[in-house]
Amino acid sequence: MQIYTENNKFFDPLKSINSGQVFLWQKYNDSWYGIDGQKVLKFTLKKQSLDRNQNNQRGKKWREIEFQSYPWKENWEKLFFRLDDDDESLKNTLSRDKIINGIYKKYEGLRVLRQNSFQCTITFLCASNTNMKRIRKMLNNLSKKFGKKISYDGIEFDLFPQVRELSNASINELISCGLGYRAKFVKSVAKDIETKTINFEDIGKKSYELAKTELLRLNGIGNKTADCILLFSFDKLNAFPIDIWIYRSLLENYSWYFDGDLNSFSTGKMTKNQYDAISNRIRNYFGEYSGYAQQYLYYHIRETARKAW
DNA sequence: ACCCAGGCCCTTG
DNA sequence: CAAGGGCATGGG
Repeated sequence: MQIYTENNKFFDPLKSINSGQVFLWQKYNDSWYGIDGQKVLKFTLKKQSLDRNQNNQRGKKWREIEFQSYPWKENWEKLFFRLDDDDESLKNTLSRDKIINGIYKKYEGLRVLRQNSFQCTITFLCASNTNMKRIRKMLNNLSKKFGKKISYDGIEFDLFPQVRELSNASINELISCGLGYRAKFVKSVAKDIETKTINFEDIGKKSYELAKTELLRLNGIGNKTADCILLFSFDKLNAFPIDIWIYRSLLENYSWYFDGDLNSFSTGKMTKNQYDAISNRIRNYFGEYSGYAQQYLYYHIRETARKAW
């Protein structure tokens, strides 16, 4: 058991785990538990410690958090919540843009997460052309059906399925989890990882461009899904996933920057070239922390649209 | 009934 | 190249 006190470095774990990045977190009593691959991550907020300088809105800012996990992993939170990022540099880079700067202040503490890469891959394969609620449902079903069961704090958890457990699954079993047409993609991608058609060990070491080229070879992984995987599990902070909501946000906030080049996606479709063109321009604008910019834009537009997480 | 949801693949022109 | 249709499923 630990209490987190490092340099008063502020972050907001609740926003971070409820921002469309991870879907297998649940609250029991005063603690949050999340499945990350073959681990159960746990944190507990200590209610008595509130910030003394700000207006003390109860529940807004916490000074003490306990982190635990099963199996035990020392300081897992530093990796998972990316507390190793250079927040000064991040803040300075993002604040060059007035719009992002405002949104950053509004949701400060929201972090890009560093997830288990296989779970992240399956998550965003399942996320195509559907909604948050069903993504969560699909992943829960997969874990229940194929994942190892463990007991922790007297609670039963289903770990996320391992590669082999999904590559060996039948299409019908996967469909029974509610995956629909995604079932065949999940199986074939798991197979490709198992047989090292793609080498997941090396992919994090490659550049953003090369790693993305590798991912795009796999059936079911397109531009947007690849960018999510690279940003959320392979340390590519310059990735900028563009889905329908981010596209709307760009239209709303940055049409001046694109000078009329954003008009081709109103139907919800975009060709690879169009995606690449938009991606390259916006990543050139936001720079090495483009992924954080994306996450803040995403959080903001979903909040203002009052969409559920 | 229809449209939309953190898209992608395949065929055709 | 782009344009368009199809794809499973569930909620509004």
